[in-house]
Amino acid sequence: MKKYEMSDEEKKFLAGYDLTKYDRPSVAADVVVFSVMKDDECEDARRLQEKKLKILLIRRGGFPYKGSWAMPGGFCRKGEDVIDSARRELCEETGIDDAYVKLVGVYGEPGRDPRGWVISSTYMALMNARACRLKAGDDAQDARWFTVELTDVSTEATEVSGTGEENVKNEVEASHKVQNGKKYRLVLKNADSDIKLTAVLRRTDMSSCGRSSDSYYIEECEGLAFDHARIITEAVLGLREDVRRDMELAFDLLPERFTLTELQNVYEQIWDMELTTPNFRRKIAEYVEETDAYQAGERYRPAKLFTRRKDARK
Amino acid sequence: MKKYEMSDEEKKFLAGYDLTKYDRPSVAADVVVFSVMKDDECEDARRLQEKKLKILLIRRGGFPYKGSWAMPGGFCRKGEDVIDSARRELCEETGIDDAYVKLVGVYGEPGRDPRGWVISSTYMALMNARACRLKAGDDAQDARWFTVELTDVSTEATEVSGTGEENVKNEVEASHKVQNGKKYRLVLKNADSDIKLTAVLRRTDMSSCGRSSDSYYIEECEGLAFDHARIITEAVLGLREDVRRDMELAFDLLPERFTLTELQNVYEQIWDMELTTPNFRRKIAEYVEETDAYQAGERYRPAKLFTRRKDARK
DNA sequence: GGAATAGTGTCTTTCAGACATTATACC
DNA sequence: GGTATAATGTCTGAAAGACACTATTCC
Repeated sequence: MKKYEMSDEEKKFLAGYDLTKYDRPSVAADVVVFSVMKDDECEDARRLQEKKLKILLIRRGGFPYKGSWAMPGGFCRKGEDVIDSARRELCEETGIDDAYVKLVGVYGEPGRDPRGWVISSTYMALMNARACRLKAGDDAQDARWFTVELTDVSTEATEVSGTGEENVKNEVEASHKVQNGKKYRLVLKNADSDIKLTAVLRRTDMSSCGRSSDSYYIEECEGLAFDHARIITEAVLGLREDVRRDMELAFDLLPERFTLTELQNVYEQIWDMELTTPNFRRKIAEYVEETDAYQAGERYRPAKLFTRRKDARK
Repeated sequence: MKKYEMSDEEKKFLAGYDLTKYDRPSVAADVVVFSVMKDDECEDARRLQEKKLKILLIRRGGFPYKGSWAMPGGFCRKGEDVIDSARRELCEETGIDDAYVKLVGVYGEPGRDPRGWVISSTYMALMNARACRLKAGDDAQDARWFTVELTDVSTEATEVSGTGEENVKNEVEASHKVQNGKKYRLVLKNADSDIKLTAVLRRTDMSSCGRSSDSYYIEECEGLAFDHARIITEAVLGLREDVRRDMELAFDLLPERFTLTELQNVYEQIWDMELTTPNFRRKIAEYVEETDAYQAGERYRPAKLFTRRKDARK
């Protein structure tokens, strides 16, 4: 940034100025790390294994939320922009320093961290799983990849109770739901260890304190630290939107060369829906270019490898 | 948020824990306030006056950047979420407490504030100009609306200089531009006072420190405080994108009832392009509903007033 | 009737979805 | 030839863009 030139009067003012006399928060940079990879353990010979969308979580070795799982992150250092703190934390955990990194949100709700006033600036990162080398797992460091399932359960029937009165209440709640809001179930699973983390999120009613972009509050939560269930939910929804706007983001989740089937699978994982192959290929054609190479080691017809097209016309 | 339950061991740990022994930044919440309104002074009788997209800026009465123009904002208070700080500042300046508010970005670049380590969490707000009541203008408080012009000048010819050597340099820069980036000119004007603020922004090269969402650095700047030229640029680009994704955002810039011509004008202002009326009306039909009322006080055929349709199917 | 704005009808092109079909590998 | 995957061709309907046209108001 261009240096700002000060008058002597201003220099004098600043010399006597002390920001630190006011209350200040601690600021953390946290990262929702996305990648796409196989569940390595079930390398069965039956069929081509689908790669799954996963996020990286770390088991907390100390208080607070000791034993719970949390996103990688840490406090910002003076002299470092916040996004660079996120990149530093990301690199420390994964060894990757050139991932795509983008802001997800700022989380500063009072009480979100029992240690005190901590504001989290949260980023999402997209990386190629093959390039990632997780930090060795010592005692304080248990980092694992979890599959992500985020499903809309807004319209699911409320559990029907015995009494008529409760039924009426459920109907009122149901109609409220239709008006006000989405409800999501988040399930994160690590296949190696059978660890399963779950949460239920509801979109906050926006009529009270002004409208704002979607934001969710935690109704139930199992095994996730702090408000990370909420943050992960918003990150996954944000990723879906971002990729819809810019298809090219998906390339950051894959190696340099890939088959079109692999690429299609990435979009299917992100959007949690099936795509029809011919339509997908027509759409993606402008973003990719052929190489001379073919995929090796598969059982049936080998697929051509593609790379990202640098000069994609937009 | 649900209360987290602690063990005695954890309570003991937290009692001895002091976040404040680490370096902490000051955190500010700033707001890019958008509205759509006429230039009141040129109420000429020739033709219907177009309303323009404007942002609200405040002339700084003290150091640093005394006399420059800045977004409304202020430091976050303990016990207050960051977006609520933004809403509070917004309400103090405009009297509006129910605007649409959304995060734009987090700005923490070292040196961005000469007073010290200050991280700005910046929001955009959309409001109906008619509901807005600006804080009375005392000495320290000069708040004005500025028209926004943000134009892409990436492909504009570099000024040709005399010597051949400089020409070569210009060509290299030009080819670099094609690869790497957009360049924007931001012009903010207040018609009452003939104040004109200008800046030139260039998208930062993303090949060095990893890819991330668009971010701009200030090449030239006249009259805008801190890094606000950059932030405003990113807010305007963000607004364009957001409205493209969700057409309904435009309603937050208008009163309860409006004509379709007014509504079309809002989109034309935001996107800085002309829309063809029949196509626009076909597209917008699902979001609006007729009222029985007609616009009063215009010179020719009166236009029907519409309201936002609450149950718009998405 | 003229001028200015409000509002509609329709043709064409483009693009997304559905789905049938062919191609190539290994067994 | 059987099977599983890779890759392509084509029909259809919806939506986007272009643009000519009608309607209503004041003068």
